[in-house]
Amino acid sequence: MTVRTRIAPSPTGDPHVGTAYIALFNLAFARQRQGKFILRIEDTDQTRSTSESEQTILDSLRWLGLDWDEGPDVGGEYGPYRQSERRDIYAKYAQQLLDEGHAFKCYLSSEELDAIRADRREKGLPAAMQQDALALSSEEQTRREQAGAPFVVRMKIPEQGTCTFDDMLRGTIEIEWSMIDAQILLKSDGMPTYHLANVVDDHLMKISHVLRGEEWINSAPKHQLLYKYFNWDMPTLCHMPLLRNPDKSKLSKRKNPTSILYYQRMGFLPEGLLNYLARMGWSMPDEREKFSRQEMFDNFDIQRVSLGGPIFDQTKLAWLNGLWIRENLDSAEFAAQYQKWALNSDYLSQIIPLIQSRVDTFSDVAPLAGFFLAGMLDIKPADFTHKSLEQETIRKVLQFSAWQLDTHNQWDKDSVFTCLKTLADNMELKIRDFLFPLFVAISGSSQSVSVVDSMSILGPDMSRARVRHALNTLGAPSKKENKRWEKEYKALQQ
RNA sequence: GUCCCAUUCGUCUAGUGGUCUAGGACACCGCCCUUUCACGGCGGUAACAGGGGUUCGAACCCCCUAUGGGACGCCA
Repeated sequence: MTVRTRIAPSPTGDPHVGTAYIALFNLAFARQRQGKFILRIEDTDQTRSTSESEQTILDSLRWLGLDWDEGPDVGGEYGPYRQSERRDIYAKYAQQLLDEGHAFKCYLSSEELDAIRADRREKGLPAAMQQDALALSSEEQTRREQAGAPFVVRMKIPEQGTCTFDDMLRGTIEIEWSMIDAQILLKSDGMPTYHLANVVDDHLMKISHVLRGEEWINSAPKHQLLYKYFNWDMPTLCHMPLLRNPDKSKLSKRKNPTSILYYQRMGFLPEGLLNYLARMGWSMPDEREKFSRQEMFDNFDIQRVSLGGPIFDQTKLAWLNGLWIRENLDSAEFAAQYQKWALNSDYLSQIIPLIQSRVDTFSDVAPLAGFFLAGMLDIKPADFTHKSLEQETIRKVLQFSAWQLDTHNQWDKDSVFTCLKTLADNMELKIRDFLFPLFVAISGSSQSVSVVDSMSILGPDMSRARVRHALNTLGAPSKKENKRWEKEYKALQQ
């Protein structure tokens, strides 16, 4: 048997703990059944993936101790990753569906689609648009065809009846075909969407089991239908619960640090983080909390996955990681690991240029740069006292910056600065005053090395977490305040 | 809005019809250890979402309601 994980490179390049979570369960499942685990990176949308962010994801997974038998950078039976013929492969299968009448060319523009969607919404029709809803008059269809207008290839969906499929954990799931839309298979640029690529790849790679996140349940009918159209066997499906924020929504960087890089920077042991991830929705038969990767594999049983979406709890993660630090490291190993974490030359070489001009002795270094080696800072409301800025303004700067940074995807020094400068200008604050609260939030002091440099070194999740932490220290906005601020913030964006 | 999935202490979970006056872990509280703090040890507070069935018997099976989440893109 063969299982696979597909990974979407994020626009930010941040490897998400949710990705590692799914990968872990795929790997455990494969190991327990002496099967093969294949890792694939989803790259059909060229705009979002860069090889750099892919590499970061792969490195993070390896750091966590997740390995794979065949993967994107390995090649294997299906050939090397991202070979130029990939595009042709999908085009060929799409053409086959077209020839057999299972798919059709759709010439609708996105404006036309929006109009149809709006219209259906008004009439209270299901959001899913099928071939009939998308059809042009035959003259118009021919006209655009002859004009060589851009088109996409969409799959045809049965007009009535119910789709039934099985999930290893949830049993049989039924979804009305009328709820499924005529999914785009090939985009107008000729690249496949996930749905086509997924089915074709999995078939060619002889995937027998697919463990993926719960958010895919609603797409399963499309996939099943494609397998049927191609007359291929469908892999067994298993949908894992989604990791959640403390407020129970799907785990997201706005509310919780999600990047594996953050947990590295926080100084978690890979064994600790992996162990914690394994405890999300899964338990050992003897209920022990602490176990290694291998112990998990030896005892793995997919049926022990519980379906309620688990909340990612930083406190318990820290406790579990503490167990690993205290019980599995002797002094020498602790020293070696700590040195590797804090005093490695990669990290140090980023920091030294910032501090060298500011110190007289080495003993000045730790007080000045200690915040690079810390997690959440011990700050007090009094630290934010400023000669001219009011409390309210300071809190607002922090909140607005948090919002601004949430949507900011690039994290080099210059783009972070531009991002903040724009906000400062919009708020009609001098950048010098504007930056003050951020200095305290990020470095714990208003007299410190460049805050923008610091943020770019600490990374997006750590920076965001510290800004949020500072805001909480000062008092998070009340509901009413939040509403007013949101309005104000939106107005600034215009 | 429509559909899908879920629902045991605040949180992670054990539990698959009788052994459940529901067990463990984190967090919290108390005590012990200790020149402090932590670690460690011991103890405590705390949950089957609600309502109907089925059954001799239901946390467990079925239905309804509620709540939460997810999906509804030329993203994955």
